Amino acid sequence: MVNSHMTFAPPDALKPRKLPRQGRSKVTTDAIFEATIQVLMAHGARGMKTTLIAERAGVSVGTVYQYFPHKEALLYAVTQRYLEELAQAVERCAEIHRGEPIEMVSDALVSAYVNAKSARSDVSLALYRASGDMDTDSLVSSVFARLLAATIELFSSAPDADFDNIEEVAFTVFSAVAGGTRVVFENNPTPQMLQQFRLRMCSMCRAYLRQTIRPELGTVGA
Amino acid sequence: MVNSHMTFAPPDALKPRKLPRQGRSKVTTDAIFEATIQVLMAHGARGMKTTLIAERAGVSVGTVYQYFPHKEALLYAVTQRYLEELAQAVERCAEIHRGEPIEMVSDALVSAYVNAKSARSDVSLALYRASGDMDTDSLVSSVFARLLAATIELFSSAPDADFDNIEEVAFTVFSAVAGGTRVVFENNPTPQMLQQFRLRMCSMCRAYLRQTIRPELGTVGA
DNA sequence: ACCTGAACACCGTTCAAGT
DNA sequence: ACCTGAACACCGTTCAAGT
Repeated sequence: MVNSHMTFAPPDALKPRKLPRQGRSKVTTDAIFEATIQVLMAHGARGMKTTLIAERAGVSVGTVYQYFPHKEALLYAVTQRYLEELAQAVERCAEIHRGEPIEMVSDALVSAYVNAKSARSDVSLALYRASGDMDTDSLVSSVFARLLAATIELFSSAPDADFDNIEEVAFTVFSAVAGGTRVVFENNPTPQMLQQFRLRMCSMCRAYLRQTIRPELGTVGA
Repeated sequence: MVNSHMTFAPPDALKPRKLPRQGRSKVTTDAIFEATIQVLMAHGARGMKTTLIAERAGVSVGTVYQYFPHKEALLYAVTQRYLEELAQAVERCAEIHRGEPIEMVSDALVSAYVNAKSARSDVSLALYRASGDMDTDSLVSSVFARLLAATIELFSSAPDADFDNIEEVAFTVFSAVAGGTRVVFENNPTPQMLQQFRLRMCSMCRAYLRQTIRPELGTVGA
């Protein structure tokens, strides 16, 4: 295994056609990739024509189809890279805060998620908008599962928390965070709104967790 | 004004072409409408071809275009009716529970929302999936605004709660509920999962609200 | 090995003709 | 007044030909 993270396997139909290792073709795929994001953000999922992408990338349509089997695969690739970054940001956060008290851990998780989305908020919005358009389902669910697992692991590492049903609790918290963030993005938020939302969400998750933990039987020394 | 609720004004481009009052054409629009839902659920947004809809409705493509200017308008109409029902369910709940203590009001709101979605969960899922595909943005935001307003009104009617910033609190709660519900639907939930989620969400919102209210200065009698 | 772009196919939309 | 469906237009995709 080369990577520390198993990358989710794309359905065959959505895989890029060539993974170019040599010379100019690497430049070409990068250009196509970048052009896809640009066109997506400028024209939306519906206005994302292959000819526009080719034009913006400075190649012909035919070239696009040498590297990607169809339009969906372009969106898929962009989404994949984007979600991978998101997942890694959250997982990094989980590693760092492992073993801290539950309320700190909760804040860290919420902040990591909201901040990762906010950092590339234009792309976030464009992808949220496009998400119905394609078979991103598998991608989204696998990242969801991965981040849910990280959340469970993180919560159970907290020394001051013990849950009756940690899977469900983590699911509820993470759904509220991920879904709430999506809703916020759909309302064209200013950076301030995002920050306010992040703080409120921290507070909400903390309140829920505080109330939900089965209090430990005193400290270790007792 | 005929209706008690102002129906959100659709952008001209998305309005149906005829609002048929006479005879068979009413039957026809209903058939087209129903066919749209069926095809949407069976084939997804991407597989929703106008010919399929016409076939399923038992008319020709031309007829479809006499009543709807284009495909998007079909989805728009279906979404509109669906969201109108959702909005009314939540607003009805708000009326009923007006003036109750904040925690009851919170539970009622969460339950009304999740239950309304669950009641037509197949349609909910199909529309969530389709939502990127079209200009539903205006529709969704106007319903969001409407339900946010209902939430604010409801929360401020609670006798035992007084918020520093009720708009923000209501926004946070409602985002978590609406967004979390969406996430749950994207994970192909069983009815049990939906119920569990509803309960957890109730508990989460309650915990947040309880912590967030500025406690009143004792009871009235004191 | 990589690129081109005219040609093809599919499907949304129209409109002249029917009842 | 309402419906039909062949024709048109637009765009995703291919493939024979170029370097």
